[in-house]
Amino acid sequence: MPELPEVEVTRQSFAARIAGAHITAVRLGKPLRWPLGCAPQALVGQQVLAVRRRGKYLLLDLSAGLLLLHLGMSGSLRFAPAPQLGPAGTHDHFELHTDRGLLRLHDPRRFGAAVFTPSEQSAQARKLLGGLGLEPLSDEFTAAALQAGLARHRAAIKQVLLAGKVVVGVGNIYASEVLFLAGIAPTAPACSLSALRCRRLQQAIREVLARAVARGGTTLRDFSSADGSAGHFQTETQVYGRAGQPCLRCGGTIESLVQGQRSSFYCPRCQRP
DNA sequence: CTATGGACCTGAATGC
DNA sequence: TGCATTCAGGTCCATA
Repeated sequence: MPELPEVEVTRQSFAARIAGAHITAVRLGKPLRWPLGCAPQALVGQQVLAVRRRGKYLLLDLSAGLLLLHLGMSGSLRFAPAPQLGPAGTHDHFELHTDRGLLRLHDPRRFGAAVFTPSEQSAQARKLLGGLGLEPLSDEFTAAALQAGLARHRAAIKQVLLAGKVVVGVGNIYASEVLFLAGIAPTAPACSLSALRCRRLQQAIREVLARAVARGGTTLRDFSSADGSAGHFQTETQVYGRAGQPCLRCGGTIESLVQGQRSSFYCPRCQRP
């Protein structure tokens, strides 16, 4: 579900409201991807100082460490006064009760995670965050930096984008969208892209992700931000999920293929290998 | 080092 | 109606 825009929209929807809150209780449901890494009780009494984002991870700075949250494929967060959210449901697997409200992770498939680590420099934090690529909305994400990163990879550009080692946050929906906008076929070897095409791709990534954030993310099934509102970018997707339908640019037919067991959507006429 | 396929898990949609 | 199969927004891990 959540790619960078959805995670960022989620972050923005509760960061200011939870900042300064004191943790009063922690409730765990069924196991998530990794164990919490500490006794739930160890979080009680700590203060939530800030909420940051790195790639698709949310980083909650606590007074005595860092709480990493990941939404996996099907996760979403809510933050509201506990009475407003009601009792925990079958798929609510992590709850952070605070004196400002309840932060609840809803994740049916349980590919998500909530992991506490004493610091960002811990072995675990570095294992999860250390290999991540550039932040696409940061100043460091330039065409030259993208080109340098892509030069190391002979695999298809779509799969290199998804891997997140060069640039983070581009998931399966936005990868197809971004490549369409840049006019690049998903199968093109990453290292084969010219400087000009890298520039177009860098701009496309920036534009699409920023626009998706501004639209509140993409809600295909059930994504909503921490205040419960859905996204609207799905009305602006050009190729994702549109196999067999006409290309909105040239009128040709959108096609799909499978790369690394993920579906890619593209226009063969508008996108060149 | 990079590239690839499998693994994790549940629910909805599709097919016979 | 019932049951099996396929697919879904992520990414770590073992293996080549």
